[in-house]
Order: sequence, then structure tokens, then C-alpha cells
Amino acid sequence: MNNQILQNFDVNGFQKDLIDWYQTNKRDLPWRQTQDPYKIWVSEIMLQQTQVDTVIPYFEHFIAKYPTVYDLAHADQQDVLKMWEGLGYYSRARNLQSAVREVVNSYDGNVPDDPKALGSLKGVGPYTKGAILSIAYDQPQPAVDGNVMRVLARVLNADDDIAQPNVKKQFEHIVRAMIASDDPSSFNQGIMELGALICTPKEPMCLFCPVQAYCRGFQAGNEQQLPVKSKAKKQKEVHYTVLLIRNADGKYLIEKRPDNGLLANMWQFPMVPVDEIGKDHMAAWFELEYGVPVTLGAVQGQLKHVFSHIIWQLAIIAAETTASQSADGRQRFVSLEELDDYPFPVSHQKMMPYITS
DNA sequence: GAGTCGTGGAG
DNA sequence: TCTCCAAGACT
Repeated sequence: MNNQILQNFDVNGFQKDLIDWYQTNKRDLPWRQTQDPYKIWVSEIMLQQTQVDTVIPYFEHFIAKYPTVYDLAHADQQDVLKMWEGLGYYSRARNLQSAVREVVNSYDGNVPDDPKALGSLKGVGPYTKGAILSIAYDQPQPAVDGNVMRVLARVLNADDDIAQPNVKKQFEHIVRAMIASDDPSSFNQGIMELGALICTPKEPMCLFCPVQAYCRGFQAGNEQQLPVKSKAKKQKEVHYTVLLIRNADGKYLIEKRPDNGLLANMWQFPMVPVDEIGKDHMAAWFELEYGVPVTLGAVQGQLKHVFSHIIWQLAIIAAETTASQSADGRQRFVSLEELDDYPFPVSHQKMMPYITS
């Protein structure tokens, strides 16, 4: 990809046909009912690496509970995480609230329309910045996501590896030269919508494509080969034993995860890293580490949970304790009803069938 | 640049 | 069951 790639490319025709198609074929989505920068912002964060159909109910509930930046800024982080429960990538929720608080404190509650100010907010990267500026503020800024790279790689017949961060920057540069200045919102959303509905990763429907006439990949017969994308390396397996510890009151011990890293500030049942500890020392290790004496019971089952870069192999064990409370503030004995108030990642929602007894 | 950060849908 | 991947950001 060089600077001449748009040489002899009919940018104006491409813009018009793309936008015309988008205007008549766009899906009716909740965040398309508004131009409120805050609501656009929330939708864009939720949509990161997440499919539209998954986001819709989360967006509705989230906006109903936090209709303005002030509502979200004043909320308890645990409640925000509860709203995010099951959506994944929980740092998105923590960063969003942190950034919203900055908007309230430093920008009088107004989402910045200045690229620099907006891009400096936590969790707002190059894509989200461009999406908010173009959709909410009608600014001709690029919003390059996976759809845009796939569509443009095909349209321009470019075989660059779209997994390389550097290539994304090149596409942003190209979009700056292609974007329709009179309707940047429809241009950006139009490419993404095209990627979602027509120019799909597999088996693109070129015969129904509104910009087929401009597509060099199609003309070259390369639409199935593009885009080029290097593969991610496979996940590493880790083994844990999950302890479902019940005390005399029928309450279970849960713990809050660390405030950094994987599933930060989410809650879970205690997990023993068996690769390091070993089965024989488990009870002793646990009492030393948690300050809670346990009597281990039978294995209830095995679970597998796959993350982007890790695979958890989990053994579920029932256990009992004589303790009724914990000295550690991140640990708590809770009743079955109270469990519903805590944000649990899906990995630990899977435990619920084992604790009905 | 490569690793970290979730989950569920689709083929 | 396996693979890819879906409106990415941060370190």
C-alpha cells in the first residue's frame, strides 16, 4: 500500500453509492435513534469485539439505568460491572465510567468534540474516537475497525496483513482521503454496515454489493482471499480447583478478584492453582492463604472455560468450613439470594448448578 | 510488535 | 469439536 493507491479510484462515485445503499438498507438499531454523544459512546464501547445482537439488550438496560453521564459518573462501580456481567472485556466498563467521571469533572458533563481531548479519555482509542466524532458530531474523521479494513482491503485489492497495527494506521490515512465530508457519519457507518451485511468475512455477497463496480479485489477475483490476516497463536491451558465452601449458615465463600488484570474486580468462588499447589496440600494451602479452615468434599464436576488467550480447566469441589466470616475484606460469606447482587464472570456463573444443594 | 483482556455466534 | 471472528484498547 502506497500513497498512490487512490490513483484512478472514483472516490466520489464510491461515496455516493455507498451512502445511498446505507440510507435505504441500514438496520434499525437502538443507538441509531439518537445523536446523543454519550449514548453513541456507550454503544461504541459495547460494540468493541462484540456482535450487534449481543449488545442490543445490554445497551437498552444500561441506558435505561444510566441515561446521562451524571447517572453513570455517580454510580457504584460494582453496579456498573453488574450491568456489564456476561458481556466480557470488563475493563471497558471500568474505563468507561472512569472517563465519564472525567467528562463530568473536567468538561462540565459535555463529551469533548475535540479529537485530542476525546482521544485522551480512558478506553477511547483511535476507532472509538473517530466513531463518536463522525456519528455524534458530524466530523470527517476515520473510524477504522475490522469491517473497514476488510472492506477496503478488498475494494483496493490490498494484501497487507490487517493483523499488523501499522496497517490499521495506513487505512486511517486512506479513509481521510476517501471520507465524505458532507456526511461522514453515513460514510463510516456505511462501510461497517456493508462489512456486516454484504462484505462478510466468509462468502461475501459480491453480487448484491452496491460498490462492486469500484472493487478491485472483485475485479481481480481475489475477494475470497482478502483480507490477509495472520493467525493468533493458541491459548495456554491452566488448571484450577474451584472450592464451593459452605458454612453452617448455608452461606458460601466468594472473593473479589484483584483490581487489575483478568476479570478485575469481578467476584468468584475461591480457586486453587493446582498446577502450583498440588492436590495433597490444597486444604492446608487454602487455610494458610485465606485464613479459613476447610474440609474438602467430593468432586462435583469438571468445567472448561475459554478466554481469548487462556483456557481454564476447572475441577469443582464441594467443601465445608466452620468459619462464619472472613477477616479479608475481599472475601465474603453470602447466601444464595445475595449471590445475585454480585458481578460474576460467565466462568463462575457456570458454577451455579453445583451449589443448589 | 506482541501479549493481555471475554464471550457467544456461525460455519 | 474446531476455527474464526465481532463497531479495539492498553501495555
